[in-house]
Amino acid sequence: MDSFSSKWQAFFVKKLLNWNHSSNFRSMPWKFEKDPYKIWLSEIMLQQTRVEQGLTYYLKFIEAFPTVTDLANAPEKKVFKMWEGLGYYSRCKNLLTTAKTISNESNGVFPNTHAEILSLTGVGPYTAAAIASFAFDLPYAVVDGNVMRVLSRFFGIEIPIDTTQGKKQIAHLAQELLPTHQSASFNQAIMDFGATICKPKNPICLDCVMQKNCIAYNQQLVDVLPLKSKKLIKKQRWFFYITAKYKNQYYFRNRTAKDIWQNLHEFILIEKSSRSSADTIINSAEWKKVIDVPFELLEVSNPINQQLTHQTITGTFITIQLKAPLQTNMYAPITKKQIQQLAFPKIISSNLNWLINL
DNA sequence: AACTCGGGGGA
DNA sequence: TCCCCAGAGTT
Repeated sequence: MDSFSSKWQAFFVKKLLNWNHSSNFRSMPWKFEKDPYKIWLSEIMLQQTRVEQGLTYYLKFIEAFPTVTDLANAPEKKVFKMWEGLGYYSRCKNLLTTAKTISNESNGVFPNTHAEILSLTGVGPYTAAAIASFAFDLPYAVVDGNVMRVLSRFFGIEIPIDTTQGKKQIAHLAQELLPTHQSASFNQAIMDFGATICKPKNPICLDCVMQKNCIAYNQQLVDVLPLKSKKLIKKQRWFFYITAKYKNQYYFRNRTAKDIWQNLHEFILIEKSSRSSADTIINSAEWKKVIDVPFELLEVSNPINQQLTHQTITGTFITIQLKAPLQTNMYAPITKKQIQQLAFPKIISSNLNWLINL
C-alpha cells in the first residue's frame, strides 16, 4: 500500500498546487462557492456528466431554487421537467429526497460533518468528499474519473480501476497525498489537471509539469493507463411508440418499471427483443390489447437509433387517429398544454414537435 | 462484485 | 463506433 516513496508524493503535491496557482484551473460558477447547497447541487449534476453539459442546468436550478427549501417545496413534475435531457434520472429523484430531508428534518440547514453528508441519499464517497472539502474545508480527498486517471498514470498503478482493489488503492493514495489544510485547492486542482492536461486521450504530456517523475510517461504507458478489466456489453431493444390521438389529446404513461427512464413519460409502447416490422406490430395481439377501439393509420416513421451506455434503442413511431377513447386505463389522454409540462426521454422529446405538431 | 442507470462530445 | 464524463444505488 505504501510502496510509493514520500519523495515522489511530495513532488506530485507541490507541482500540482503550483500548477493550480498559476491560473491553470478551470473557471466555473461553483468554484470558490461556500454554500453547501449549491456545491451539493453542482456535484449531483456533474456525476458522470461533463462540466459543459451540466452548466446550463446548474444555472437554471439555482435561479429557480435559490435555497434547499425552495427545491424541497417545488412540484416534482417541474423539477423533473427541468432535469429533462441531463440523464441518469434517479439523480433527480434522490435530489428531491435529500432536499426534503434537509428542509424538513434539519430546518434547511445543510449537514456539516463528513459522516452526515455521506449518509444523504444520492451522495456517495466522491460527492461527500467534494462537499466536505469545498464547503467546510474538511480533509477528504475526492476520487473521480480524473483522479483515478492522474494517479494511476503518475504512480504507474496497474491494478484495473474498475475493481474493488484498484479503487481502494487509489482512494488510499489520494487521501495520503491530500494536504490537510489545502483540501479544497488540492481536490479542485487534481480534477482540473486531469480534465485539461492528463486527459483520457491525447494528454498534453509535453506541457506537463510532472512529466519528469511520471511513471506512465517514462515507461510509455500513458496510452495504456488506467487499466480497465471489463468490457461493455450492449443490449439491443426495439421500441414501437404509438402516437394515438383522440380529440386533441394524446395517450401517455409514466415509466415506473425497474428499467431505463424511470419517472419520465412516454407514448404507448410495444417493445420487441428482435427486429420487427410496423405491420407485424399493428396486427399483433399486444396491439389489439391496448388499441382497443377502431383507428386510422396515419404514418410510420423511419427507425431512429438512440445510444445509451448499456443498450441501443431502435425507435419507430406509429401515428394513428382513434375513432373513440381507449378503454384500457394503462395510458392516460393528455392535452397539448399538459404535454409541455411533462419530462420525456430524448428519443421522444426530440421528435415531439413533428409527432404532434406542437 | 457485478449490473444498471443517459446523453453528449471527442477521436 | 467506442470511450469517457466532478458516481451511486441495487442486486
